[in-house]
Amino acid sequence: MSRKVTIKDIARELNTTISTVSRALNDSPLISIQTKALVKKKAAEMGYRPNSIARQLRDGRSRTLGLLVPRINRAFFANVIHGVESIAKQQGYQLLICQSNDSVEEEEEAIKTLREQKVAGIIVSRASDAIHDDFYQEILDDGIPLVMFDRVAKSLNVNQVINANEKGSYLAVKHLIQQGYQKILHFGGPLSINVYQERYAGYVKALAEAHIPLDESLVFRTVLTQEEGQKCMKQILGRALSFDAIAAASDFSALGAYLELEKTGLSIPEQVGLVGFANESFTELIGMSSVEQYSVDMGMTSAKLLLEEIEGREKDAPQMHRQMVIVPKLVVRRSSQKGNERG
Amino acid sequence: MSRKVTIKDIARELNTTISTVSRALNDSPLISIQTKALVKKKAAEMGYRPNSIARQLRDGRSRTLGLLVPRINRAFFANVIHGVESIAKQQGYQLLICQSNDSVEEEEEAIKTLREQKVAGIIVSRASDAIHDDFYQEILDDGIPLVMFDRVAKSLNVNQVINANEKGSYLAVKHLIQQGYQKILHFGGPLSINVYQERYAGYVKALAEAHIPLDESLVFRTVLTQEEGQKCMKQILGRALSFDAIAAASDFSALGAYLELEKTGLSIPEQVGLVGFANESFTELIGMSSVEQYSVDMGMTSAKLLLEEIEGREKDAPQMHRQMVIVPKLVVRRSSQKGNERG
DNA sequence: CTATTTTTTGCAAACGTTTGCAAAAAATAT
DNA sequence: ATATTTTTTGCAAACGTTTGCAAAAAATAG
Repeated sequence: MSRKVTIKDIARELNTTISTVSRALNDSPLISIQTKALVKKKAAEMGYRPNSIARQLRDGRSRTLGLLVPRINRAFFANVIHGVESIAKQQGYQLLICQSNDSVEEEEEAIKTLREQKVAGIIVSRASDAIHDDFYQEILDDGIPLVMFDRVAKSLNVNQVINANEKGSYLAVKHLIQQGYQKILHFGGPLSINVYQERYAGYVKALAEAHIPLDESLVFRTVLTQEEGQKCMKQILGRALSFDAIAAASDFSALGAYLELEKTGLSIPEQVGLVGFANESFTELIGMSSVEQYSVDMGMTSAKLLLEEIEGREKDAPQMHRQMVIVPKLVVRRSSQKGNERG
Repeated sequence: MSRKVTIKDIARELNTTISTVSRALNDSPLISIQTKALVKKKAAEMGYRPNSIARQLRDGRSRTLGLLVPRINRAFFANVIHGVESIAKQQGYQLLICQSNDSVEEEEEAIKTLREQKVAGIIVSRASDAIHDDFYQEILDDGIPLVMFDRVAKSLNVNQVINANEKGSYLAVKHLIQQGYQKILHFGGPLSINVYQERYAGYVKALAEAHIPLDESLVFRTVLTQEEGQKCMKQILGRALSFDAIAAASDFSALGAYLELEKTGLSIPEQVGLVGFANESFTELIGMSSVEQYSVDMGMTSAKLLLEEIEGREKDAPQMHRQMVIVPKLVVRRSSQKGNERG
C-alpha cells in the first residue's frame, strides 16, 4: 500500500529537509556525495516517483508537446505522429495527441485544451473544413511556439513544414503527358486548403507547359475519399465523358477510380492512366503510381522545428518564422506506364 | 503581450479575492449571480485560461489517460488509438501517447514517464519481446487503473480486452481445410506473446479436428513482417517443402508470402491457399482472406473499461478485473477459395 | 430596532516541487 | 587556539488552483 511517496516523506525518514532531498535527487553540486547516495538509496527503497505535475507548475515549462491532426488512423498522419514521437522522446518530451475529425469546431476545442494543459508548443495540421484562423493568431500573440504541417494557414506568419505540392502534382501530370495521355481528369479537394489548391496548380501548370488547353469540365473538386472517387468515376463513365487519364490529389480517390475502372472492364494503363498522391502503402501493391510525401520525415522535421523554437524562446533568441519545404518524389508504377516514354 | 493571466490577476482587477473568482468561474452555488457574471466577463476580457497543471496538482486527479503501443503507425494500433481517443474526448480526457518500438526497455521507460505524469490510468499493448512483468505488477499494487489490450500479460490479474485469437485462427484453418487444402503451413510469432500462442493453438485445433496430424516442420516462428514472410517463403520454395496453403498469424507475413509466390509463378488460390490475420486494409485490395479484429472497437472498449475503472476508484466501488473478448470474423476472399466448399 | 437566519465573501492551507538566501558545519589558513 | 574560507544544509517562498471554515453582508424574523 505504498501510496504516493513524496520528497517530504523521504526527508522525514532521513531526518533532513525537502530541499536537501530535492537537490540530492537532482544531483546538485551543493550536496555531498554521501548524502546523495543516502537519499537516492532511500528514495529507491521507498518507491519514490517524482511528480512532474508539481515540477511543471513550479517552473513553468511542461516538456509536453501538443499534436493535433485531422485523423489519427490515416496512414499519412499516423506516420507523421510516429516521426514526431521519435524526435520528441529523444529530447525528453511527451506527446499530447488530439484529433479534429476534420471539423473546425473540434479543432478549436482541441487547441483550447492543449493550451490549458500548458503544452510547451503545438504541432498542427488543419481540418479540411477550416476557414477561420483567429485562434491561431491568438496562439502566436501569446507567444506559444507553433508549427503547422501539410495543411497550413498560409495567411499566418508561422513556422511550417510543407510539401512542394505543386511540384509533386506537376511531375505527376507531366509524366502522364509524356506517356502519351491527353485528356487528363483532375480529382481534387477544396481550394480553401493550400494542399489542394497547390496540387491543382501543378496540374494546370503541366498542361500549360504542354500546350494542352485547360478544360474545367475535367476538374472535379472534393473527390478525396475512396467512396467519393468511386462514385465520381461511376458518374463520369455514365455520361461518357471522354478522357484517358486521371491525376488525383489523393491516393484514396485514385483507388476508388481504380476499382470502378476495373469493375467496368477498362484496362489500366492501356485505356486509362492513373496517378495518385501520397504513396500510401497500398499503392505499391496494386501498382499505382503516386507521389511520395515522406510523411515520417515531415513529422520529424516538424518536431525539430518546434523544439528549436521552444529552446529559442527559453534563451530568448531572435524570433524567426521558418518554412521547410519537402520535395516530393514521383513513384512510377504500372498504372501510368503506357510505354511511350523514350528511354 | 497578455502574458499568463491568472485568477489572481482577475481578483486584483475586480478588487476581490481569488476564492471568489475561482468559485465564480466554477459556477459554485455560493456565489451570487451578479458576481458570477462580473467575474466571467472580466475573465473573458482579460483572456484568462485555466491552468490545468495547477488544478491537477491541487486535486490529485489528472484527466489524462496514458496510452502505450508498440508502434503508432501500424494500421491496427492507429485504429485502436483512434477508438480510444473518441471515447476519451467524449468524457473529457486527454491522451498521452507513447510507443515502445517493440522493445521492453522502451516500454518500461514509457510506463515510468506515464506514471510521473500522474495519468489517471494506462492502456497498453505489450512489446513483442516482452518478458518481464514486474513493472506492471507495481502499477497494480500502487492502485493505478490499467487495461491491457491485444498483447496482454496473461499471468497478471488485470483488465484486458482481447481477441478470441484461437477462434479466429481456428476458423481460418478450418476454412482452408474445407476448401480442400491439406498441407498447411503456419507463419507464427513468438509463443511468449499470448496472441501468437493462441493463434498457433487455433491452428493446432483445426488440424486435430480434421484428423490431420500436426507436422511441426510446417510451423515457422517469428515470421511477422513482410520481409520475414517473403524471406521465409523463398527459403521454403528453395528446399521444395511440400505444402498447399499458408495460415499466417499476420497479414504482413502473408503479404510477403503472397508476393514471393506471385514472383515464383505459383498461382493463388489454385496451387496455394492463403489466409492472413488482422484484415489490414490492403488485404481487400489484393483479395486476401483474413481475420477481422475490429481494432477501432477494441480501442473504444479499452477506453470504456479504463474509464469505468477510474470512476469506480473515485467512489471506491468494489474492485474487479474485467476481461472483454472480441469475437473475430473470418473474411473470405479470393486467396483461399479453391472452390471445393459445398454451398 | 435588535436578534436570528441565510446568503455571500474572504482567509489561509494544501497539492509536490525547485531555488535564493541565510545559517551551520567542516575545512583551511593564520 | 581563532579567523577565515569553503562546503553543506535548512528555511521559506513561489507556481495557480480549490475548498473548509470563519467572517461579513444581506435578508428575514421577532
